[in-house]
Amino acid sequence: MGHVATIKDVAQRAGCGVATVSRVLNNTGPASAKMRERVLAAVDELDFQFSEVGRSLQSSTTRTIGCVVPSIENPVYADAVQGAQEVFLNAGYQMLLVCTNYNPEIETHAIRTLIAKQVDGILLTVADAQNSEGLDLIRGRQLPHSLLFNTAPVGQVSWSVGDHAAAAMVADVFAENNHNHTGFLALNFLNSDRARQRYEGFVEQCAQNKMAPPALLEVDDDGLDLTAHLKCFLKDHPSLTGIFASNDFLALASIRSARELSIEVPRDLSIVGFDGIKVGQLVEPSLATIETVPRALGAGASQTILSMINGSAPPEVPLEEKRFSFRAGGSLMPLAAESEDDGKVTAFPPSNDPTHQKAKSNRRDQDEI
Amino acid sequence: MGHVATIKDVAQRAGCGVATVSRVLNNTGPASAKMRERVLAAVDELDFQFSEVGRSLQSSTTRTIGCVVPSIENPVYADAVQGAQEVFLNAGYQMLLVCTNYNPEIETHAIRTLIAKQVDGILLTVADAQNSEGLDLIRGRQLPHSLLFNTAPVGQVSWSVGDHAAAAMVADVFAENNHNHTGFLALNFLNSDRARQRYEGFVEQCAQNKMAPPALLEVDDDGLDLTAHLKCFLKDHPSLTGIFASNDFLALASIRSARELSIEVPRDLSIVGFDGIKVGQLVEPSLATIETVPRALGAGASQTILSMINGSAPPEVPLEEKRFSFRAGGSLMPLAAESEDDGKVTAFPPSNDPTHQKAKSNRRDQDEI
DNA sequence: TTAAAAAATGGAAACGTTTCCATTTGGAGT
DNA sequence: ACTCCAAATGGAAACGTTTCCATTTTTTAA
Repeated sequence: MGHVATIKDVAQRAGCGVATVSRVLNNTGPASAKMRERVLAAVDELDFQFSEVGRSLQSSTTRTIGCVVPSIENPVYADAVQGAQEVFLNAGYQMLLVCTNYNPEIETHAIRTLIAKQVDGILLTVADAQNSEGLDLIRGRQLPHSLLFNTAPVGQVSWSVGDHAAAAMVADVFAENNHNHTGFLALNFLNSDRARQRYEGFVEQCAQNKMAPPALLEVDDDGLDLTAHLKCFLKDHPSLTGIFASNDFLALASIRSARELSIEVPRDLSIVGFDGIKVGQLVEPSLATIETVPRALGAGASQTILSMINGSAPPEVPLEEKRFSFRAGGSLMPLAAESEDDGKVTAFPPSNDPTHQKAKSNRRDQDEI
Repeated sequence: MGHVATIKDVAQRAGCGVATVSRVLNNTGPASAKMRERVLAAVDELDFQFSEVGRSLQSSTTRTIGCVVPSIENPVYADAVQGAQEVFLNAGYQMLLVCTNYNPEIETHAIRTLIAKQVDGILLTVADAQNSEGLDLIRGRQLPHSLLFNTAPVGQVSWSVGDHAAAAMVADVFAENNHNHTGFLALNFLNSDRARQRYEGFVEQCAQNKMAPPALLEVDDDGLDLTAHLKCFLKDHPSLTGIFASNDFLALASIRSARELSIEVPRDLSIVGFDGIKVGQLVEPSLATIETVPRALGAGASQTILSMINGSAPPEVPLEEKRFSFRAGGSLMPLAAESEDDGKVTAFPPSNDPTHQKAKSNRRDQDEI
């Protein structure tokens, strides 16, 4: 643990003042050729490297950005974080990452610490953007920051998916496929303003489309009891033919639970997810879902922060149609029209399995299984 | 952007010296009740918070740990990073994250920067632990660190899966299920010592079990041309009945490609993955795979680093049998024994689909599809 | 009341940089 | 050889902490 060399050691070894060393190494200010050489030699011999701590103290900049997200086990956040990290690294910034596990206390504490660490900016997804202690602290310090995924308060920008409109699009898709009795499957409803936005958007557009108000099934954790929940849910709502799951994992888990209950997707029940994770396209049936671009959002939000730091023009948040789109998949099939059939079909199973074209089965008779 | 308060401002406002403020706020050393009150009031009025930069300079400790991994788009790394982050946060440390994208130059540069930032320790997964410039730098500075996922050089500890032994276990599983002609599907072979270890372990154990030497299929990126690759591969190796994919995504993609080629998994081809990602259990057929515990490895490696920092006893890397296990799944089925049938079956499809029990099909006749 | 001991407090140095400014050095022009 | 100017260089302050140590204040005991 031999003492690491400081600029003083270099100066001493090179036989000059610290100012000269600083000038040579930073290429700021003049220096003679011999001096330059001696300094460089000393640096080499001592294996010297500047201490960023000393630098930060003097320059009051840390070239570090804080990043606060709920979790990176969710690939949506993981992708966004990675996109952000890349942008920051290219700009010469490093990233302090904190995962809050959707816990507001951890969130607040983390933000406090990041501020104390004098990060140059903060990229964050908070539990509730309307009411976030940490966010208030950041605003109080006028620290460059950008929200990510949150639905922004009025007058604030956020690189969000556009959950409300995306969920409305799901309602439209269901309508176009003649599903009038739908359900909304939610996770973490309380801790996430995203889930609430999705629910609201879905409910409103269902009403707009004169569909039945969607039934709400809220599950606490992604545990194994989804099958039991689903069974009760379907029994309570026998006319239900489509489920909008608030994320893709939940959608995949629902398909699995349906399988366990001998309910065939999409023949007996159509399912639409949200996020557009990659595996959704690998499985059978493939997942109909809202495809999003988390990586691009993360990168964009990062650029917003960088532009705030160096005073350049911030990038615009893209239009909603660039931020999400509906991805058709085998988990959704049109329902035979009861009253009218306008032939408008936007989703269809990509697989050529003939069973997909079968009429609605007698799932209701199998409820007791 | 009004000037943020420093300890001097607090001292001035409270009408005392900075030393007193420091003592009061850190609860180190004595202070009278009135003084304490005045300081606290000043802190409140000025919204004062210590600057960690100043502190770090004085204490030569940053309470920050560097974390270098290839990518967090891969849930294995994401889980490990999150496990690490949690441990660090609980210990009062924050985590600087860098994703290298399997690029050794980024890796080296990142480590250099982390050292300059005076992190108190580094948790890292390098491309090649036998030959890593960054790792050498860390060792040179005797910085507390721990390897994660890497196969460690002799005398070094690493919180790794045990790729060699795990791959050997896959060979055993294939043997027990009468698959004697197998293939190994690799991704990123060049940039990852993990993939190489898995290949070696698999090849060696195949030989041990008197199986045919596995055929190697190396794909460059996780692109869409896997189907074409797989088709050629199976044509070149017509006797092949089982494929070991070097990670679960590759395995899932293979199942999908097989489906496109009208090859039914597991009836016509058994597939075993590696990692044990969650979705593997949601899909049909469920994925037979090596289940690993990335979160625990990340947490353990973090604790190793913390113990190096505070001089306490480091945790032991768990035995291999705690670090991985074989998870049975529907993507693997036993092959009807040709010569001997010892009835030793470790893997079986969890689904009750009767087709799973069918004999080997005539896939070879369909090669031209 | 006074002396001594204990408690409280503040000044200043140190941590590793950058940068301002004053000083020294080196050359060119006379 | 001398002056002058530019180039090169080093000293010192500043950034925000903590901590040592000396000084001042308060308390206790005689």
